[in-house]
Amino acid sequence: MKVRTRFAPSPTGFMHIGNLRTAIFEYLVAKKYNGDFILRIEDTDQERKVEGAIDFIYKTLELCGFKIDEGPNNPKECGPYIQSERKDIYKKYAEELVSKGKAYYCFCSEKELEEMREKAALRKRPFLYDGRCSKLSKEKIAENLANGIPYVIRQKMPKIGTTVIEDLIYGKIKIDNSILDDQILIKSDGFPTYNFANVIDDHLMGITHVIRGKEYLDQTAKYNLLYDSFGWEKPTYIHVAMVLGSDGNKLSKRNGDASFMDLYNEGYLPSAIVNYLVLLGWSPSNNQEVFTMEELINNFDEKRISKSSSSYDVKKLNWFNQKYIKNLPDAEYLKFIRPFLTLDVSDKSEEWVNKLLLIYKDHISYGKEINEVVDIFFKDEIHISDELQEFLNSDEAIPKVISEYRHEISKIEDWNIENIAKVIDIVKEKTGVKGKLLYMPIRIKISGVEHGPELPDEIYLIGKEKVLDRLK
RNA sequence: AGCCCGUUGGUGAAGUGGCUUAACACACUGCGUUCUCAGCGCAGCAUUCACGGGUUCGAACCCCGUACGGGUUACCA
Repeated sequence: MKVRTRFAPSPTGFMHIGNLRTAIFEYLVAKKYNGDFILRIEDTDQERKVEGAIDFIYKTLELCGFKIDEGPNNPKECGPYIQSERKDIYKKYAEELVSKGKAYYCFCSEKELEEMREKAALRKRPFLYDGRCSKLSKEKIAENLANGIPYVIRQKMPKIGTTVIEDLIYGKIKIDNSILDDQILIKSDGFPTYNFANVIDDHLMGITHVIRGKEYLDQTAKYNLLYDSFGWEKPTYIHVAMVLGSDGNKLSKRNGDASFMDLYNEGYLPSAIVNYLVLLGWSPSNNQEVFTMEELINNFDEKRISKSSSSYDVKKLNWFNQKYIKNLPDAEYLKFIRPFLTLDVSDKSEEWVNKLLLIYKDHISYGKEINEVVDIFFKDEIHISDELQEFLNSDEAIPKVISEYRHEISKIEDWNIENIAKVIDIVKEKTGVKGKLLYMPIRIKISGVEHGPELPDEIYLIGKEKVLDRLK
């Protein structure tokens, strides 16, 4: 049987990295077995639907390099792939369960439910629907239906016995049937609940491996009962532990840049994000850490997914991202980094800008960092602190170095890095000064700070005129 | 409150009863290289695997209990 996995997000507008990581696992399992990766949109909650969210999902998957074999944009025979367009299908299967005695109509009002809930709270018990509507006579049901009383369809749970969940990661888990709620399958607006639509679609779409967050683990007992009622074969379940924020708490928007798009907009490469995320809750049997997509597909082993949750740590992401940026060919790097440079370069040549960006290629952790690191080239006036001024006065050789250097720089006709680099050697020879005493005074005079890129690069970028002016 | 799952250094983690006086990577610290930063190289960083008990000649690995953390108990997904 062909392996098929699916990514089934709800279009609520925000994909955090936990969701993305699940998608990565789903994609890798599919591709590892030469199977299909399916995109299904779970928009059964009409109220939470966010306009344009689907486009974000597409954009994210595309950027990450995941090819969708079947989905709303490239439907095959299992379509439609948007749940709101499959309303009739769910209804049909729910009715089938009703006729089999595995589900029933429920006409309970919001108010009745509220009372039951209060009672349960009073006894400090979890709320369970008491099943009163399952005892309604055929005539009563027909009458209610005829009168247009709103209804839902509920799944009828066994009251005794246990249901065993089988999960590839967590093994066998026994759940007592007595704690299972007669969950709603079809809501009063005619839409299915998530749990029901999921089971129906996973079966109809031939999904062989259901990979999802661990928060759904308990629900699986209800799923199994549904599969049994229909007489369908169950998929392999792979529940994956959560990704926590760096503080050990649940990921949230307030917690920082936890969404893929945020990271992308900060200047993290999708390939680096994917590489980082795949190692959150999964590890290969060897020590490899940097993977191409192809290597991931070949090396991924779903059995090695971790049981315990892991914390998102931006420092390691930075490390990956720096590595990936470094490995970019120059042309690609420039294409990537250019949009992040928001400082005004209208008076600079393209060649100058490219040189500037290239100097920092090996130094940068994420795109937006370029502005911070490069700003010394955009200051019109430099200010030398008292402390550095003190250093400049600390040795009598320093003024000599500076004036000699200035003199040699002024003689350069062809302003390029090679020629600039020669100057320092000339000065070294002429003055007999070397090392820190030679370089640092020049660096401080021309930039005002002790740190920066290599001196010839820096001088080249600042420009002859300015350099001469600052060395006065 | 019931039920389910988890717990190896600041972080990701390897480890499935003797090879573990716990690998590797990030971070951190120190040293070296360099005019500086970064990089690179080297070294250091858990006497111990939440805690307590048990099984065993032997336990991070098996069993029981406790603590802590998380999830779940919706006409949300």
